[in-house]
Amino acid sequence: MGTRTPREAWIDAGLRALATGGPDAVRIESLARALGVTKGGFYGYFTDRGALLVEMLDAWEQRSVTDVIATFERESGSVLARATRAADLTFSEELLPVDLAVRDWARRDPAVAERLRRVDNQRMGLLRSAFGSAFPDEAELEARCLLAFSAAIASHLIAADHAQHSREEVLLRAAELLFPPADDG
Amino acid sequence: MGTRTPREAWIDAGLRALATGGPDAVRIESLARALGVTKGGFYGYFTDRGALLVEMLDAWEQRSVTDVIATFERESGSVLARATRAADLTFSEELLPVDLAVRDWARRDPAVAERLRRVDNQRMGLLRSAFGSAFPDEAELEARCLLAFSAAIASHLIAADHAQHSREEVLLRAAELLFPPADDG
Amino acid sequence: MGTRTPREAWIDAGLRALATGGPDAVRIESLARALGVTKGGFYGYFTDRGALLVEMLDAWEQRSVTDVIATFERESGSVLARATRAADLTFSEELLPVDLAVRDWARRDPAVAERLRRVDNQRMGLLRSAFGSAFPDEAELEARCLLAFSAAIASHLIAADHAQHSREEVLLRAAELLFPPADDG
Amino acid sequence: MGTRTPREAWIDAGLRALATGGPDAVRIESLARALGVTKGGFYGYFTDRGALLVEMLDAWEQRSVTDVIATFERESGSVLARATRAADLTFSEELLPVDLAVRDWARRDPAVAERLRRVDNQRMGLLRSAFGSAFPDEAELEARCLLAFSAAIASHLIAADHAQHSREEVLLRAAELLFPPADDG
DNA sequence: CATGAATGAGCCTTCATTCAT
DNA sequence: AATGAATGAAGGCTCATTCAT
Repeated sequence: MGTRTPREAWIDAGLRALATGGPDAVRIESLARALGVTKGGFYGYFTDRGALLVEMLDAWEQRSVTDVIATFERESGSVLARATRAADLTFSEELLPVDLAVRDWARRDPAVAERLRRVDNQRMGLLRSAFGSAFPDEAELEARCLLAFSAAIASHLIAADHAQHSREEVLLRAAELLFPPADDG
Repeated sequence: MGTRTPREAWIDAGLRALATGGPDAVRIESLARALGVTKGGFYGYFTDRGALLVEMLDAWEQRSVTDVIATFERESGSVLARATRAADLTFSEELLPVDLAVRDWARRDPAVAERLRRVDNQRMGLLRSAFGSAFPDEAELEARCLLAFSAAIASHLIAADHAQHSREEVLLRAAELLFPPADDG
Repeated sequence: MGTRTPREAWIDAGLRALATGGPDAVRIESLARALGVTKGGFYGYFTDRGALLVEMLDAWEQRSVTDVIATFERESGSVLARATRAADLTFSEELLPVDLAVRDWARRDPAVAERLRRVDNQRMGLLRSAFGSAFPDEAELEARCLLAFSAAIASHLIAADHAQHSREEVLLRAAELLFPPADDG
Repeated sequence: MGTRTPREAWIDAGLRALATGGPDAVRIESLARALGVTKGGFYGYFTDRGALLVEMLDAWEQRSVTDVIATFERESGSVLARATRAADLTFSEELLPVDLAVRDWARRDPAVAERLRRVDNQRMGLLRSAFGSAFPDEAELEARCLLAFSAAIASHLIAADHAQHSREEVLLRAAELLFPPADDG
């Protein structure tokens, strides 16, 4: 996984570097080293470092949207269950660090911001459809979805300790607050 | 504010560069240009680029914790009102972009992560004390505070649109969900 | 004309590049692009970039001397008329830029200079035979021929304006000075 | 001569490289080697390789026009004698190879062509004023000057032999044809 | 043969760092 | 202390060349 065509190998290596060190860490030379080839070969596949960055973002957007949506639609079960599986994919160990890196990158590159907007709109759409039935008040639904999305992201960016609880416990409790289990107390 | 001693001028310029472009953008040469001096002079104040980064983080931690806490304690009014003013300071136009940059940086540098932990713990402490009286259940309080903190940060990192509502409206509604105003006037 | 054998296609493409950008512009990669093939194929025909340059010069010398002389001898009419047609060929839109490029190249490569010497001697020979009958004084003939040859070349290298006259007019007048038309009709 | 400020040293080294190998031979690294410094230092003086080329052309234009004109006007003697000294300067061992290189360069770079036009116009002006009195017919004067200028340049680009005569002899004879000594037949 | 892929050398450029003044 | 100058390492890109298929 990760080395089908050499072209994709460069892209995957680039995404790994992006996840680890941000866009500045996407250096042709170090990717080449990681792939066990020489940097010159890169230019057989991409015209430019910039072209690689663009294709990395293309791949990221594809995986983050198209693939995730496809998962959502292919899966069976309740909307909630399917959205959960889509979220698991989105925040998988592989995609999550890229996601965080792209968010930071988007703060300084409008083209990246535009892609992120497309991706985030899809994700919010998924959230809305997952929980829509439970909250007829549109504004309330939107607020709960944004809070959920925020927690999903920021929990990887906030370093605070929670004394007697683990982060997972706190997040679980937060989920219950946002989307209380349907039935009875 | 911004240019007291030349030493602080370098640090401030460094924080501005960090806010705008991340740690890789903290380049001695461009800071010197921004300060209107030659880069050689830098080494009269710092042994090293690394030393500047450390001192930038020192300054950031100082401003983000000590100054904010001092504000909190100096101010008068309800705990909530004082915490709000502290939060306004924390997420001021000046400190916020540095905050976001540091969060991203912390993902790849353990020393930065450790500082962030100290800062975030202080902030969570402020949140807890602001809303503690309203939520006797400790776990619930923690969950609400984490959600609030997450929203404060992630709202700057999420690019989704909200159709008929503005982001501010959605955030306001979220705040009401998390910390409902006391039901009487 | 231009793409008989692939071998000649490379040579022709090389000469075009030489004419346009000098010897440094004769790059295997760009010739391959121009020919719509991959650069690897080049080495099926030539051992080396140097070998191509040599063969380009061979072709140029052939076309500039043998072909021109053949034209001169094949044509009918007065010596002058035949020499004029030979000159037209030499300074055709196709051969002229190569000629100028070779002259510059010859300044820094003795092997090229030697070829140029052979070519220029043939041309001066043609000039001498064209105008020899009109100027019995050998030294004077030589001077007139050199001036004519110089003008033919340098007029493409001199950028001066001529106020009320066009370059063509000035050259025509120069030709009359060098080789005055027989004084009768 | 050639090493006043380091800035001028780079320019002079660049002009030497241009004269010897054309614009492509103006390589920062080899100039640095020739100057006994490292290439990195170059960027303290010029923003760019392109900036060096521009300044080289500035210097060449200055030396070829301003300096030559100044010589012409400062000198005493007949117009012809002064023009001769200006020409000697123009075609000095130092300036001539640069002149030839610039001519070739001008064929492929419009900005260079424009500079050459300015320079050549000045030179033709000098020639006209040197010989103007002898040839009242303007068109004839122009033709003779162009022939003279052409010979001055092309004699360095034409490789033909002249059998019993040397190139210098032929050129001398050519000069007499173009500008016959005033006195007796 | 021709292609796809890769190599390695060379060049331009940036930048942290040093040092004499 | 601050400047001007230089260094050296690194990274982006081009290109001649090789080689397996």
